[in-house]
Amino acid sequence: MSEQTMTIREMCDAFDVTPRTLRFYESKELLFPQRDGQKRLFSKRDRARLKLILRGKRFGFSLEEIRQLLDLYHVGDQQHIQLSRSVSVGRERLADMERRQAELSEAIADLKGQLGWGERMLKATPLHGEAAE
Amino acid sequence: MSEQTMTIREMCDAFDVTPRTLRFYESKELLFPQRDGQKRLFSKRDRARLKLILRGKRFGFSLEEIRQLLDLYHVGDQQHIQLSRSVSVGRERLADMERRQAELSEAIADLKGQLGWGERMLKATPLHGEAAE
DNA sequence: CATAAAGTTGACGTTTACGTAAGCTAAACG
DNA sequence: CGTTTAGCTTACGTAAACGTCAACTTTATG
Repeated sequence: MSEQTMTIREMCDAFDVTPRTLRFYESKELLFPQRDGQKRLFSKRDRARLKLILRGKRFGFSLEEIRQLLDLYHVGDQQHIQLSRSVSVGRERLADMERRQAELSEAIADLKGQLGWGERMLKATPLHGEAAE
Repeated sequence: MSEQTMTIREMCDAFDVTPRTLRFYESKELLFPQRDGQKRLFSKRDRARLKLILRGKRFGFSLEEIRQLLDLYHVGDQQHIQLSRSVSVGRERLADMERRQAELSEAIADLKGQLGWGERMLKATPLHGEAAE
């Protein structure tokens, strides 16, 4: 029944990370690959976790923040997790993300405005790329 | 006519950063405070830039990425900036941010789902905080 | 069986974004 | 005029997140 487990290299290719990264995440208790002798075997669960880790990273969360969130997504992976704590951590992250979303919309609007200005300047000046007054 | 310039401490209080941070940003050419003898004086423009810097940081952009974007917002601050380059850098950042926005919406939806599940589990179990099967 | 391929464990190196401490200067105050 | 107070420069220290390298083991292969 050993199914759907992947070697470290397959993981690296699938997620575009290095072996070092995967071992580092394991050392930080973000992933828990099983062992076949020496070698690591990554399960479907590990892949789900890695996907969340990489997503969290793109949002600028630290690995430690991500680790706490993973406890919410995978309650029971470790025995001693307090669900209520995971939920409250999750609520804080959600609030974070919603704030970010609002700020991001504002920033996007700003940037669009600036770009519009820049593009109009480019069209208006005969010498593309030169500084404008 | 020297108006609206702020000392380093006023800046720190206004933006909740340390003097070290402002000097560091200057050393990286993100800010260009004038000098009154030794002392730095931060203009309205510096404050606008700092605001953008801090915003960019919250989105996880590196200071170098932010510096390039600032060139778009303040074309002409330096003499040698290519507007067309600034615009194209800006377009890339905008694309980044829009991708982030989409992914963020997805992540928020996911997290809400997980939170809903967690909260239902909490209500259903008599012993709050215990792990559920 | 020799060796190449894939994986493993240390352990030290690197970059980013500042923190922190030492020692100097200049204005302001009693 | 001595001394806080605010600011300055220079320089070393630090945490996070890996990169890189050395040395070893295990598995596959001609």
